[in-house]
Amino acid sequence: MSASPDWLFFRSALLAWYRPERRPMPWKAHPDPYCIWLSEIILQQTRVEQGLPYYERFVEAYPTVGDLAAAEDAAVMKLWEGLGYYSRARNLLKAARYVVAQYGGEFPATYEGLLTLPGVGPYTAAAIASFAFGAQVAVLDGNVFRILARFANDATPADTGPGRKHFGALASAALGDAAAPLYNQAIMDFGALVCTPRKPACPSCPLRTHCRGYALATWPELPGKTKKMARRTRYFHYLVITDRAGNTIVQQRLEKDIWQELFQFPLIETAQAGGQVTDLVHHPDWPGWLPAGELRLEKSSPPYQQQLTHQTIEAVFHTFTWEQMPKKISGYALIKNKMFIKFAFPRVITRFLADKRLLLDLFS
DNA sequence: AACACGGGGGC
DNA sequence: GCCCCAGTGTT
Repeated sequence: MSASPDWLFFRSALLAWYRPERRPMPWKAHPDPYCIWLSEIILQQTRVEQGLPYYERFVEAYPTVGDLAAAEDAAVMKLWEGLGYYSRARNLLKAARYVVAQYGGEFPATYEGLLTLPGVGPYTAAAIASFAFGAQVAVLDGNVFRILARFANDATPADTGPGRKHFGALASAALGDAAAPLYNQAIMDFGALVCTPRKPACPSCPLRTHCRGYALATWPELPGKTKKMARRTRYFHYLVITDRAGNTIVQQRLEKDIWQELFQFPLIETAQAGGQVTDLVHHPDWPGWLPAGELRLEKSSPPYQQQLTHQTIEAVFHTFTWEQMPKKISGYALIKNKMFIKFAFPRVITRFLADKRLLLDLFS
């Protein structure tokens, strides 16, 4: 049985490294719970460089939790467009309204209280509690799992219940009596800049002398994992139907599936790739109100692909003209070209629209 | 416990 | 291609 890792060395060296290397973040300047919370939700499973512009736009549009609580759902979804994991946006709004309704606009100041907010789990509650309220709790995220697993040469999978608990104990031991707000920032910056998932900067690492994963050369296999995910491919046929006046039919995705609350064109999902457009008419997904005989196919796009975590989406866009389009279609919206800016679409659709716009510009 | 949920970047 | 990222909610 080997002695436990030298956690005193760990936190001392980490904090010594952090002082000169710290990354400036807009929300580090003032420990405002609203800004901390907003930034933490945005950064869930998201790189800092990707999330930063969204953070800036949200703070600008909604400077306080009251402003956010009063916002329209669609406006928040639009501001979140392109960032992914859209349940975060829905829960963001829910939580803002909850904070206003239940707590008079003041965020709960404890880990347990924060945990009651939709979209706030163990990581985010610990982050807000320490950053905004100075609570002595250690955060547990992907960086922390990786760093601790390597430093202690511990292959326990972190993606299980017991694994989380195990690393929770290590994280508390590592934190010790260090100042939690500073320490938590330090360990996450360290994971982003030094102890990176691949090609970590071991030669210049200040923890190298006591790192068991480095000494035993086991670090490439750490942290341990159990998860394996199967991917499936889904084939989407989008019907881009436009009338002579330039109205296009769109609908909101409300079913329990990917991209909830985002907008799209009428969709037919097929089990296989390819197939003739004329076959789509006989597909069960074909909208009953849509008279195939009155549509004129202009063109079918090449397949647009989008990778999701567990799915590959292959989307073809079939552009139609429908001269006698009704003024209203129940369950759908008819929107003009310039109104597309108001609706949030999944990436695969905004990419198609960008290409389409380019073509229009070329020919106009 | 296992799975679903986006999108981008690194190699 | 595959992996991972300042994880959470549902089943």
